[in-house]
Amino acid sequence: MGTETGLQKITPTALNAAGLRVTTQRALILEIIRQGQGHLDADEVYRRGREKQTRLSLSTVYRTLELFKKLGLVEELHFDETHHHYEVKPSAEHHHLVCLGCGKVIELHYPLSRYVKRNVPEAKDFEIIDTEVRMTGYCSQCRQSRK
Amino acid sequence: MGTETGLQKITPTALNAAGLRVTTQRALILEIIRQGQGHLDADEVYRRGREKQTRLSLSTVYRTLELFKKLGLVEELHFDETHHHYEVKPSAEHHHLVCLGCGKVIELHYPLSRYVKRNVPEAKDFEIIDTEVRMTGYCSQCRQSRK
DNA sequence: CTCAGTGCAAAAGCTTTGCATAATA
DNA sequence: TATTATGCAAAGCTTTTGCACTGAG
Repeated sequence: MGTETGLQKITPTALNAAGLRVTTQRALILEIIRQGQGHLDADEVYRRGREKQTRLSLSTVYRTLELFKKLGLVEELHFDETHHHYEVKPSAEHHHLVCLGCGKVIELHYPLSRYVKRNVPEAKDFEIIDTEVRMTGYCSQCRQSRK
Repeated sequence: MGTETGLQKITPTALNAAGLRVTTQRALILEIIRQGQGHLDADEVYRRGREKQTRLSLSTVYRTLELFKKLGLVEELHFDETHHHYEVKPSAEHHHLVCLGCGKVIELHYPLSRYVKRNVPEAKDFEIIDTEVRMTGYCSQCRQSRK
């Protein structure tokens, strides 16, 4: 139908390139995430999808998000999650480097929030209570064994 | 008993100060988190607790972690969580300021990983793949209404 | 002795999976 | 037409809650 022409436009060529099928649901989900400004969880994507004309199930939302993640089309953010890890509260601000190779966690002792507050314009009039930085990558050992 | 004397030692005065009861379970859980180097989830705390001589249930672990969080004794970390939020993958590195007052999320466009790599000794020989910074606090509007 | 804290079991999320059906290429 | 993708329903995990009992103060 004429009202549907927008869908093809937002269809990711990434899907075609990967030999995957471009379905109405996938196009819809990607569009919703784009419009969502980065702050939608799976259920919210599902609910917004249901408001459109399209047939959609929650499992498709989960499967599609998983797919998009693998394709590098979307990114996961961690805000107020359940399923946490805990540590005794440190006196000084510190952060973590997580090695994707061996799982090792390296602690950084560095007052990043102060630096951000000084240098990032958007943070200037924000009263920072807590800062959490998590960087993933490969430690020196794993970099070598990856050649 | 003589073998238990360690427990009182690690008992938080914060509990007494807050008028809360110091139980064997609370002391045990705090000790486990201390020894856990910050990378235990609730179930792991529970399993390690069960290995000791103490009576302990999973619900007590959850309730105690919640309590310790409120008291500021422990901190939650977010590593590989389920229950995510999603956004279309941004081309440039950016991060988030989350307002505790109104929930507003402010995006920061700033190449923090480069700065960290240059300035933080522990990060020097780490190959950083991804950086995620999340700062919580109060935006200028909410700061005012909090007086 | 009192009432906060606990254990147990059941309930309540959120996410994943199996299988038959529908739709893409 | 040959598979891939979907919907539905059921299962799996993690976390929360109700209630009677236990134990700290």
